[in-house]
Amino acid sequence: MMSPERAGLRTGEVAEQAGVNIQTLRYYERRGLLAEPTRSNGGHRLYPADTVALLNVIKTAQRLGFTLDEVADLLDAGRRRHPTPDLRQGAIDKIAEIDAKIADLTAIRGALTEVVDARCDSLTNCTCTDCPIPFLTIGTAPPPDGDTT
Amino acid sequence: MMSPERAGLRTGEVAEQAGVNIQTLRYYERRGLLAEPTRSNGGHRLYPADTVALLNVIKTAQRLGFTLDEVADLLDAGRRRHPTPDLRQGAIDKIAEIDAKIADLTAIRGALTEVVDARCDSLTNCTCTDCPIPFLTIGTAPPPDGDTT
DNA sequence: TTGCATTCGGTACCCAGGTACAGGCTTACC
DNA sequence: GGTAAGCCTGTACCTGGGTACCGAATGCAA
Repeated sequence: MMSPERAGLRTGEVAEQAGVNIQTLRYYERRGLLAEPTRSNGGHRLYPADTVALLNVIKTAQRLGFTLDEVADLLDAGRRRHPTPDLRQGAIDKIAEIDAKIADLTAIRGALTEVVDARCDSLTNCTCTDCPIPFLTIGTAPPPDGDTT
Repeated sequence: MMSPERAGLRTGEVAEQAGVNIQTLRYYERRGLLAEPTRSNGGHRLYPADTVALLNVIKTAQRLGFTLDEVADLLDAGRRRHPTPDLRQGAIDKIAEIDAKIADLTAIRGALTEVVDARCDSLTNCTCTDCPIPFLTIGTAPPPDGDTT
């Protein structure tokens, strides 16, 4: 179906393997998330093989609530051999942010577990004596973009 | 500032305390995330005091990558005293989803830690022998809405 | 009871993240 | 060389999640 020595994957191949729309590849290229790939003589894009993995990273980070700009930052941070102080600080900030997300997810998870076990009257108005009412305690850390404009 | 015996909080009070726009409250009401509050004789909304906490829950869940529809589901699940089998299964599914998110966040966190420690050459193309290259392993679980249309 | 701040409903608009379509060129295979 | 499938650029459109603005009505304090 395809000769393995070809210079790269075609748009359609990458899109199918990564489960994204072809248009999305071009969109990510415009947004700077994907580097401009090489081209065939006729102008068709030829992607390196690891593009599919990269797309999975992007999609996963998105599902976790990072914006495309943030994903670009994450990837950028990851691409330097020895991060500049700026990038280093950025990474440290991201770690704190991620820790907060994990804590909140854990709280929600606990609440749902209570639901499954049917131990709570209600997640939002619980009368159990031993219930931490986790839903009401999550999000106590201010959001990273904590503006009140 | 306000008499404590009043029947509820006004739109502006809730919005300010929760750090959201007034329009957002009405939007959430339309979306079914907030129940229709009682009204004053003149038709102004009067919210119960726990609305602010509920809004914090909603905002937090959103930051974690849940859509408003999903948040509505989560809240719905949490409001039943004894969940129906359907809701129960929904909660179980959500828990699995949350576990996947936590795993992915943990992987990203590990990658960022490597960056901060400057132990890796690159997150996406690392030559360290002991590097798990976490960025390339996240997202291995299919997304919850795993469609390929 | 006057008057300013708030809220009302309704509609229009905004941004992020995609997705679709048109019309023309490339690729690949017979 | 013909031809179908695939890809090109460009532009227009869509969905989710809000925001802004309008003129009218309400709340509330002096």
